[in-house]
Amino acid sequence: MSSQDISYLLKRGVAEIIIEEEMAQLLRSGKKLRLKEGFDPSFPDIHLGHMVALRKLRQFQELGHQIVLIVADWTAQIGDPSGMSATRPMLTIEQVKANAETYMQQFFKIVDKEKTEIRWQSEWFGKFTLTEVIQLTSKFTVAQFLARDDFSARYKAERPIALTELLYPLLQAYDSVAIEADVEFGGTDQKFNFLVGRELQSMMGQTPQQCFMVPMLVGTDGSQKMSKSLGNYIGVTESPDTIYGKVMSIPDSLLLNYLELITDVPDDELAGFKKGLENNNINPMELKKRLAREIIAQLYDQKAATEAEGHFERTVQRKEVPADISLGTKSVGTLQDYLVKNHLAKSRSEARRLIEQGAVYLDGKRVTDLNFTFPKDTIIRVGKRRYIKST
RNA sequence: GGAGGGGUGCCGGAGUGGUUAAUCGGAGCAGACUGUAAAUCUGCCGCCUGAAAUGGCUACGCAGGUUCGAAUCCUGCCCCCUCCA
Repeated sequence: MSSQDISYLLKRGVAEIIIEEEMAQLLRSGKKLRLKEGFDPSFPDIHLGHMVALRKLRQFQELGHQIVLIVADWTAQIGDPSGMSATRPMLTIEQVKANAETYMQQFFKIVDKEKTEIRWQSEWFGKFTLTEVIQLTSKFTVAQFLARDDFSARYKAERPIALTELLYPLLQAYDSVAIEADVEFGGTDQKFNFLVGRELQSMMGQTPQQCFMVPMLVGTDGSQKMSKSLGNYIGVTESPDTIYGKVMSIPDSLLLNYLELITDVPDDELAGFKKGLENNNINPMELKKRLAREIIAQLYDQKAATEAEGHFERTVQRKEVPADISLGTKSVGTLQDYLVKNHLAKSRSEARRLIEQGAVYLDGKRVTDLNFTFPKDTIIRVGKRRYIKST
């Protein structure tokens, strides 16, 4: 492949590659590479943050390389140290299988299933003996593991580090040995685990894998990394309308970053956008719409993207009443009670608040009377976009 | 084994006898504004009652107790964490 293609593959949307020069050589060599990607079945939901690495995998796949997807059913029981949560509940085999199923459905929205090899950790760890576990652990020292920034930070802060957490990188590293990985893919938060993989491989007589790390995508809140537990994520299986809306709600400052990491908009075009935004020649809203379309087109298709855009323009921008309003109960009782009964408010207090704050419209007219009564076929709007029709 | 720290509302985190439904930040919701469900500003943000001032109930790990009155003091219990060994 051309050096230009290699450069794109190794630069666009990439945080760090260890070792970049070797990686480039491997690509030039024409060898079919084994690309490792692991996933923890405790969290089977894929969001745009995961998409960054998955899109890279896809690009490699299109060049003929072999993806090996590892279902980390053993490490799932340990809990990845990268997060705030320490221990996770053990999953039953059924749960793991169900989660793996859900995960793969999403995974193969981006990656080609036909060209993917799926392996379960239990294939190798299932027959591990204590002796082997001890042999594995004996290859590393506590100091080595304490070097990991997450561990050292917690250690310094006198926060707990579960013993099993130290095992996590080890098991993940052994996966690389088991499948003889040439490259491992993931976010920068995986760096330590990847490096342990390299070390272990070389100790066991294999060529150390290359570590391919993509940046962490910032979540819709604009500050923290996208994660399900923080609630700032956009899931790949969410409806086009929802994805569109959520994309439109990201801060403008994230625009270019998203375009770079999860779309194929060419680099030179991105440079143009950057300039345009700086000197106000580009309306961020328009660009964000483009971003939303690009994302939906990847996850669904062009048509879905256009439709979602139409939906957004009608309901949000022009505040039109949607065509398919769900029907509420009969128009009996006061407005306050009606909102509660139809789940537009969680409690009477909340219903009162909404009405008093002017969030409730009947047939387009704001109503602030709690005890207002109204006939059937009245369209009730609460907040910006929740509608119901009385019967 | 020893010493110490801690369990507060969705989350983080104040508060050590009343004026505390509980400072503050985040999240969430609403309003205004807007070129967007961006940003910004404002308000709300346990539940019930009332048009409203108000009133009532529930709440600060669990169970009791002291007190006119406790998230705050005492007793017991449960759970978590750190350090030393």
